[in-house]
Amino acid sequence: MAQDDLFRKIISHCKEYGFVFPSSEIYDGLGAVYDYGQNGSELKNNIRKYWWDSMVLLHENIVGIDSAIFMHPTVWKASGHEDAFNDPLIDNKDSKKRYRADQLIEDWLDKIQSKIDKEIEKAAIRFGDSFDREKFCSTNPRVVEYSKHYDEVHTRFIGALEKDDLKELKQIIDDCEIVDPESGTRNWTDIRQFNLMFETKVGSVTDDASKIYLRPETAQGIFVNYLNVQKSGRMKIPFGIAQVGKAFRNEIVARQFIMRMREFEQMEMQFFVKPGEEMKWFNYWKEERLKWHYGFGLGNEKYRFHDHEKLAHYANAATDIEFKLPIGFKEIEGIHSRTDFDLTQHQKFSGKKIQYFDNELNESYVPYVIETSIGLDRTFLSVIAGSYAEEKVEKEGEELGDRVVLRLAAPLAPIKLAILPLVKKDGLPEIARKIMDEVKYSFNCMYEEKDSIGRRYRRQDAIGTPFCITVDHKTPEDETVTIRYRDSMDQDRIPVKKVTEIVQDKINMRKLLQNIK
RNA sequence: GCGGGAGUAGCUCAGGGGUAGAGCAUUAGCUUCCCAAGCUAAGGGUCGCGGGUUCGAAUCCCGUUUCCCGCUCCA
Repeated sequence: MAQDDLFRKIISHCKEYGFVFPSSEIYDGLGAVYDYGQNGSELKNNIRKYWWDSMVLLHENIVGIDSAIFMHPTVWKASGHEDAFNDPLIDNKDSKKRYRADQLIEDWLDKIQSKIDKEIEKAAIRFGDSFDREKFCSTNPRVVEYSKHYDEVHTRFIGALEKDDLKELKQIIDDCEIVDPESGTRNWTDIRQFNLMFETKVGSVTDDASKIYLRPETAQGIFVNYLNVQKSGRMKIPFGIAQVGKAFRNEIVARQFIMRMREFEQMEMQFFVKPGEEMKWFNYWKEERLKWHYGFGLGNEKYRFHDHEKLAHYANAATDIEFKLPIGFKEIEGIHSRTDFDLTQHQKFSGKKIQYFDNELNESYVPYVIETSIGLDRTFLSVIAGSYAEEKVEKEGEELGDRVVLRLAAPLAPIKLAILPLVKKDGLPEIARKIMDEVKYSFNCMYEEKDSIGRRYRRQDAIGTPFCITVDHKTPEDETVTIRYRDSMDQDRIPVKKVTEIVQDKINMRKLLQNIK
């Protein structure tokens, strides 16, 4: 089967079995926004818990917080998002390529500058020791012309950027006759401003001062609470702060199902370390996080690191953990060494001293930060895609048909146990109901009596239910039921009294957490 | 945002100017079977949305929206 088809099938499966629906679907949907259904929200909760427990439960020096989506506007000035997330973009109609308008102009300016440099270089060689650079620049007609042109454009460019004057930027591109390096044409669209942060207003009387953003990442909620947590929790470096929450980005192109959504959930942990020790911890968390992913049991060969060559303005090392989806390897998690960039910035913009007094060194410093930042929705997709299997059902060498099964780790399954009377008579439903009423206090169960037993098993396979118990004619005699395992389709006979205990043991999150170590 | 393709029942799709279709799924009943596809019946769609052409539009035209592919973007 073509891999694209497989991906499509997985998306259909998500909708058909109540995992993921397009947002506001009855109104034709809303681009790049999705809702989690009855099974999807359970699975998502379980993945979230696996992450949270692996961080907060298993590490004495990591604590969790839950910061607000709204933050003081200055946070985004300090973090650099207001600048970095605000790009003037322009398209070339012939090459269909998109560029940042400011970069096109900068490139053009660089080109002029290098022409000037070349003239100077040539003259320097020609005149040797007697070369008077200043005099040459002010008299050579070619250099004078270039310089004048450069200064003119540069001044206009700076002015346009300051005033966010998109029309002037476009005019500069026209005036300088800047061409697309790809197509070589000047067939440009107008410049449009893309702000990747969503804006809204606070308060009933709105003016410019009340404009705030929906956070584009959860990390800043941790940084601005660094002092609060460190002091109130008496945290000693190295220590971490974990958080799970929604973040929002007004993506220009949002595609590939829940891989890139405009509203998404991040699970982030910022780990504060002594300056100079960041690479040690960077490598530690790289390995630690990979092991966490392995814990899903989807196949270790489906994961790989992708080290960043081009680093962000704040980072001195960065890698992604990628997962092999049917559409190729895709980034699920980023591990970044963020240096002291964020805390230093907040120190500067807030005027508050954000430092740690180290008793061993007897001095204070701004801690360095290792960030592990994972997309919950992407992880969800990796789990669904990695668990999805279409297979032939055989019994004693005889082919009985096909089934679709989600091979989810038992602790993650939306429904842990299905309780099925073999037939709808002879008092079997009543017994099954009684078991249901007892077991439902311990974990998610589902009772079903409609259709043949085989068909009910298949329905449970499709949503990843790891266990089914069937009440049959032997049950009234000896208080036993059969338990049927999703993956092997094998069955055992167990006492009704032991159902809770047996299932409880297998669905404990501990089963996953212990895999990490 | 650009280019290409697509949108008909919960799912997969047929129908290309003249009464809205199939298979599977769903619901109810029968059957009582330990691995889907036995029987009977029922429900469900103003054919993505809006406008136009036409006596008549799911079908032709225009716009729009959503999804898919490619480009682009992704600190």
